[in-house]
Amino acid sequence: MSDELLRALDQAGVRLTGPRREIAALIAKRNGHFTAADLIADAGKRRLGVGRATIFRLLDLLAEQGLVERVDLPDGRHAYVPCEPSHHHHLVCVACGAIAEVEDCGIDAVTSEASRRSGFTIESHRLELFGRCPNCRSAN
Amino acid sequence: MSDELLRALDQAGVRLTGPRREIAALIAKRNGHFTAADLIADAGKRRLGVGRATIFRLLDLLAEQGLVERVDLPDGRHAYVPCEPSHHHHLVCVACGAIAEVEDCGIDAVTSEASRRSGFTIESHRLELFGRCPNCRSAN
DNA sequence: CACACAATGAGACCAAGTATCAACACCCCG
DNA sequence: CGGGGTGTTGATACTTGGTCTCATTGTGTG
Repeated sequence: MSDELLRALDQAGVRLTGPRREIAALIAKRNGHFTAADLIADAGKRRLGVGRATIFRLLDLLAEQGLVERVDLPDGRHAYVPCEPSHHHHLVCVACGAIAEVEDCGIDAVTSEASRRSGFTIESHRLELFGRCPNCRSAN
Repeated sequence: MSDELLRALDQAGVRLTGPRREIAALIAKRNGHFTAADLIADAGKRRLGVGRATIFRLLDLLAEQGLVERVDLPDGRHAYVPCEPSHHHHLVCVACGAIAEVEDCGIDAVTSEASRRSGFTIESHRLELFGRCPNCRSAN
């Protein structure tokens, strides 16, 4: 359901125009991560007349609101994942692309240890975990 | 000194040709991270006749040997950092670009916790820490 | 020395993303 | 209702980071 995305955008004071609704629907229809190219292809397939730029613009908006996040796949490609706006990290299934979110689970200990050893002040971090989701593991 | 890079490449059975030595020297001269564009600009500035392709090829080779690693900066750009071939993570100074390496400091606890909660089997992870190095912090 | 093969540089190409711009939609105000 | 300012849109050009191709140039081995 794209309702959540739309509702969140609405609350952020973003206009809910036709193209935006359509793109939100495309995003909602995918579960797991997707690339910008996926969305562009989807939009093209159904002859929605939405332009590349509009898709990137909506992704930017969503990212600003923390509703979507960019992750870098191990192969270097970029993907976007829809997610909750709170701080968290992503677990990406390398087989099917499913995404799980994990909230902070002890990473602070790691950062403070790293900080102690290096003398750096740590301002932010990025953690991505890659593996196999329960489905893909059993199907294997 | 580019000697270490060259020695490591040599041991990996890679030919040490002229262009490779030159590029290794450029890398060694930078401390901290650099982008491919930096190297290309450096090479151009000194009229070394090395082509873009050769630079990317050497970066690939170095990455294969674990002598260099790609990191994704918070602003989405890619950088390369020279590093030890063992497993570790990078601490990047957002002010000056200095790099520190930290060996595993408790991240396993985080991954196994995440695994327990999500049911995923975790195969690999990527952790990048961004902050300020001691120099930049005091200069601030 | 000759040969096979690896490495090179030039440049075409590609994908992801950004910038520009004219046309258009919407909303508020009168 | 009408008009103007602002925000949004799609087309398209452009930029950046990187790959591919290919003819040419090394280079190590026998």
